[in-house]
Amino acid sequence: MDTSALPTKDRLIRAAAQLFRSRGYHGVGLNDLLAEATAPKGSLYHHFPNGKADLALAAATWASDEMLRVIAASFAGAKTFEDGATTLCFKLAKLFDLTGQQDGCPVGSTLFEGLGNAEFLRHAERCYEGWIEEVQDHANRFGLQEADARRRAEHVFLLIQGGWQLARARKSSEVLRGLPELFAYAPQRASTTGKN
Amino acid sequence: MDTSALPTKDRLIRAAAQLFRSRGYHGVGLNDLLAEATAPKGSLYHHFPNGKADLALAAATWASDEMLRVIAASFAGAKTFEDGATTLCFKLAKLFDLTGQQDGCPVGSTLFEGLGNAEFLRHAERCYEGWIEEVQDHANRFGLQEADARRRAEHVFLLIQGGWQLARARKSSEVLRGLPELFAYAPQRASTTGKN
DNA sequence: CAACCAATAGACCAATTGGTCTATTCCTAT
DNA sequence: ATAGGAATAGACCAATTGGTCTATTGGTTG
Repeated sequence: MDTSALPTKDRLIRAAAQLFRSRGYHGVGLNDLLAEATAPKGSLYHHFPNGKADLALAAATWASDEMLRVIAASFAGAKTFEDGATTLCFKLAKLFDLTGQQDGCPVGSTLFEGLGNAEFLRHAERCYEGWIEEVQDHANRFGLQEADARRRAEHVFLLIQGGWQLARARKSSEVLRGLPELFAYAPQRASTTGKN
Repeated sequence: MDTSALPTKDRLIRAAAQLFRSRGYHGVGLNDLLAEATAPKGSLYHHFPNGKADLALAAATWASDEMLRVIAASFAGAKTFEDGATTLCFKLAKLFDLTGQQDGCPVGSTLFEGLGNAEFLRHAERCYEGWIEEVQDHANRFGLQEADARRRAEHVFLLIQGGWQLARARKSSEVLRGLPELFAYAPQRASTTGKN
């Protein structure tokens, strides 16, 4: 993606999202960051008065919104919930390969290091909750009961998070592509168990 | 855990494991580390000639071995594979609560940041593979077919990794305690699918 | 054109980073 | 007792960290 035409603020956000994802919040210095975004330090502190921390929050938000779009696109043409979830896994596998097979979860890598920064943690939770809800909405759309939709959505989230982590260690997207096998047969259980 | 009686090298390893887990490799300075371990800099470079990187590898190894022990303990008194896996989830939930509900995966937090350091990544994969194999061995012990045991073990690994991440964002071990519901009904599938 | 403010630009700073190096202390084997 | 290496101790270092500050540019209003 060529970002050179974007306004400075967006270049900063994207460079931050990319770098944080691959090296973690503390692993990225402002020098690297500004070089990558081809922006001077003055611009950073103009657009983000609180500096690195503000930028990290913005980067996580942007990356999280991207993820929401990927989820929506995956379920857009789906015939069933499993269908959409499967597409999602494959899309993410492709994304994993395209980004060098080394990056972590954009939200986790960026926000899970600000030791004492409670704001970071709260924001991470919001992002994750947003992803789960997006999946859950599609589950609802396919007729799943409220509670069941929630459970299925969370299940998919957990597998993808875990899968991404293992994929990273293995430098291979294979795990991600194998996820559908794991939730495809998952039970419509608890409240509906009685009927099966 | 009072570590003050341990030899310096072990104090360093444990302090490193603890700090890296909560703040990530780059989030921990040698000053914090040495203060936490109450050791002077000279000792660090005596025991770990390559400094921080060596220490991180040692810390990850130590933490990984601890995890192997937790897995073994969980399956030790188990009647079935699900039984053991369930105990494991609950043990980890308790561990999560005891460690302040904020720490990440000891291996991932420590090793997934050394950008160019291929050694880190390789070591992370070895650790993860070790965990999966340990679970797989118990699955075998309960009579599961080789391929199926492998799949079940990996499934448990993925759920725990994802669950831990979500638990961290939510500052709650609830997710971890709910994991057994998700793999309890998992299919003995693939090679056996034809018969169903 | 002038006034004004958003944005860019980068010099500069104190604090911290990971790491090196020289002393000194401690323990053990002879 | 003493020689010698393991271990401890911390002063010291260059490089980098995140952040501040002043100066300048650019564009949009009046």
